[in-house]
Amino acid sequence: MAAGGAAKLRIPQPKSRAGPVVAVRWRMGRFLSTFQGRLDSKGRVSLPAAFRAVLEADGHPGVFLHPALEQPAIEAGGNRLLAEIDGLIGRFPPYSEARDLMATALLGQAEIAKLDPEGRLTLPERLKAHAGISQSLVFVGLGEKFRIWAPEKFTAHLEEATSNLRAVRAGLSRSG
Amino acid sequence: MAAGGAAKLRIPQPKSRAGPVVAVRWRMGRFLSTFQGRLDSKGRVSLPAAFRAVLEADGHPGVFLHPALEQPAIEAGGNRLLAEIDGLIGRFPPYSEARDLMATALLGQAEIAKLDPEGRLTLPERLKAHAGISQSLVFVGLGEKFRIWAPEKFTAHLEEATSNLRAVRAGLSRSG
DNA sequence: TTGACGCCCAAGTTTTCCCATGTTAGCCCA
DNA sequence: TGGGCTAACATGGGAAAACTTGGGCGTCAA
Repeated sequence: MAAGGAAKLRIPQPKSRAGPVVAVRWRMGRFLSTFQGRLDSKGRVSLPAAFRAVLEADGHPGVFLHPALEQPAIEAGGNRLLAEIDGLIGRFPPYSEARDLMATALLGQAEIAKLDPEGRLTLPERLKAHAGISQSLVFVGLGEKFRIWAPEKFTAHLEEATSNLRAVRAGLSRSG
Repeated sequence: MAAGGAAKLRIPQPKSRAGPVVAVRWRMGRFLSTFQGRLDSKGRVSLPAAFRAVLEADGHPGVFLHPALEQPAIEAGGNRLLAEIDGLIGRFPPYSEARDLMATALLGQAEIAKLDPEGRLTLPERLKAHAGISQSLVFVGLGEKFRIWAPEKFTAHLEEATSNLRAVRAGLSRSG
């Protein structure tokens, strides 16, 4: 369900930096776990309280949303996600076509959804269409960001993710 | 039954003032031994005091939980377990598909259970289902983390593990 | 005028907190 | 060394707080 047939951009890898940064990150709130939600008659969904708390700590007004690059899902987050996107785009040479493509895909298609006083948000039609969401949906925490899926699509994706994890684990135990 | 309500598989806990001594000798607290527990009418279980102490030393607010990959059990722990998972995800570059898959499988399936003032926690339905837990359960220490099992499943698993271990040792004595 | 949007209110539930009580293990002392 | 005595634990419920949800209104703009 992931990499469609479309040609994939080769993403420049960041300089190796693993340890310390990671340790710091764990101190911050992360999006994790999955929650189900439903659009009400006005098209609103309440963002799970746990996610709301992470966003508030992050200090971003509203929720930053953009279509996931390779999945029929919406990616969402706050300042941390934005920073990561900036970093990703910044790794491509200025004025390169690849950079334009990335920026167009990630920023050009983005939206910012406001939360109402009860913590609900309304998903833009375009993004709902991209994710194939009609009434029910699931919020899936991925650490610095989260995704919004149509339940059926997520089920399939989760299977892929799980078998991928099994493969990685197997690889790890062989190599130590 | 009360304090000892968790009884059959019970193993003596550290004698009262032995706490600090234990910590010193083992350097870091580890989840050890097996305890039995029961969900009360509200679905709560009290985390064995010994495990609670390890979590507190670890400084994690609440208990990090996720389904065990290869077994019908719940894996649980604190910051140390989180760091391990973070390391696994951190091997992949941000915004790579591999990383998203890992995060989906590891973080998307995880939960954080808060402890109430009495040291009890409530297991999410999803995880109870994965482990086949209905009323009673066992906590099994594994050092840096612990597992939560349905008693019958654990018994079966233990038997299998034991015979596998015998096989391994037999192999060792033949070859070395 | 109609529709989209944001804010306010009013429930219905679920979670968390607080307190009381029954046990158990370790300690102190005759 | 046998009994209390006390500090910890484990539990059971009830009460309070936090979340979700479903609508009602007023405002702004096409």
